[in-house]
Amino acid sequence: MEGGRVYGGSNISSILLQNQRISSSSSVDNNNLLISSSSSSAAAFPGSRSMVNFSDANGINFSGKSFFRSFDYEENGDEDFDEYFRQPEKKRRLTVDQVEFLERSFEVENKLEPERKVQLAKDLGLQPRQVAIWFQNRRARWKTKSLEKDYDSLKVSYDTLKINYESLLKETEKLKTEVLTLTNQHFLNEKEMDNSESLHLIEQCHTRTQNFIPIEVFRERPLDVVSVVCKQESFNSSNSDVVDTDSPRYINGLHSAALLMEPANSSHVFEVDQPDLSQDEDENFSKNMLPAMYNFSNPGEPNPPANSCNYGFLAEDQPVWFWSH
DNA sequence: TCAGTCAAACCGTGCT
DNA sequence: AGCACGGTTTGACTGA
Repeated sequence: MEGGRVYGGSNISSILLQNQRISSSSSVDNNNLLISSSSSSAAAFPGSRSMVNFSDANGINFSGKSFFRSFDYEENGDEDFDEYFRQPEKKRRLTVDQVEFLERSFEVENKLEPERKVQLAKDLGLQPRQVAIWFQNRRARWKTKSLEKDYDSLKVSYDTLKINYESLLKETEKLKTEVLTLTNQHFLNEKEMDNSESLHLIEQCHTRTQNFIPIEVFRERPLDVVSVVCKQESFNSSNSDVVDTDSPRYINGLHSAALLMEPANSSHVFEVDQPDLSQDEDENFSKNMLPAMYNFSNPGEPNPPANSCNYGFLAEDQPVWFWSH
């Protein structure tokens, strides 16, 4: 029905019928028109300002209360009373008692069989269609509330899972850091054990450096030298295990000494800007591996012996030597 | 029967 | 107290 809808239709006849009942309700006998005398509902709505209440009247004047919520019989005379029922039908709410009764019935069974509908309508003094519509609306609104409940429940579950996930993420990071620290410690221990061997190798290197040319360009970025050294290692060996401490060229945690002694005509020495190794990879490598091996200023880490790391020619004051032609 | 919608009834709030 | 206003509830209807 469009705007300005008048609530009539099939219902208007019921209202008119009820009006007639009101008109003739000066007799107690008419109670049975609205509520079955055998029904418990008559007692269920004592004092209610409803259609049901109408039948609960003491038989004289509907207990002095209006039949409909918006109509006050005491404030309106008989003329207004008649005029009220001549007005186009307005929507009227069910009384609290009627709704309670319907709610209880709905809790028992939210579907409405025809017999039950008729019985309820009889008990409540409503049209069967009104009862059907009430159940229909009730089911729809129950579904809405149920969906809202489900949503809230799922949201709580989601939030809990999210918190757990973030907690696990932090734990993972913490464990990774721990692994890195332990690896560093492992390298330092290995380094101390190899000190004697590396001293011997360095002495050998010095005896071969008579034809070397000092190149100081790497003084600015000693880490790059380390990077070159390590890349050289992976290039020269199919075994790219950088931390292979069993390798004969592994010296003090460095693979460097022998590589740095490589002849200057080697095309591998100046591959700092090699395109096959991105800056990111370089950085990651430096972060993940090199600092662990060479960053001895790391707080909490013991400083290496003075005669250990310098053997790799990485100290700033030490030139890097290459083979010359 | 259900989803969507309308509109009356109701309720809370702020203003005069 | 009375009024206006906005938001919510709820009875009723329509079309699928």
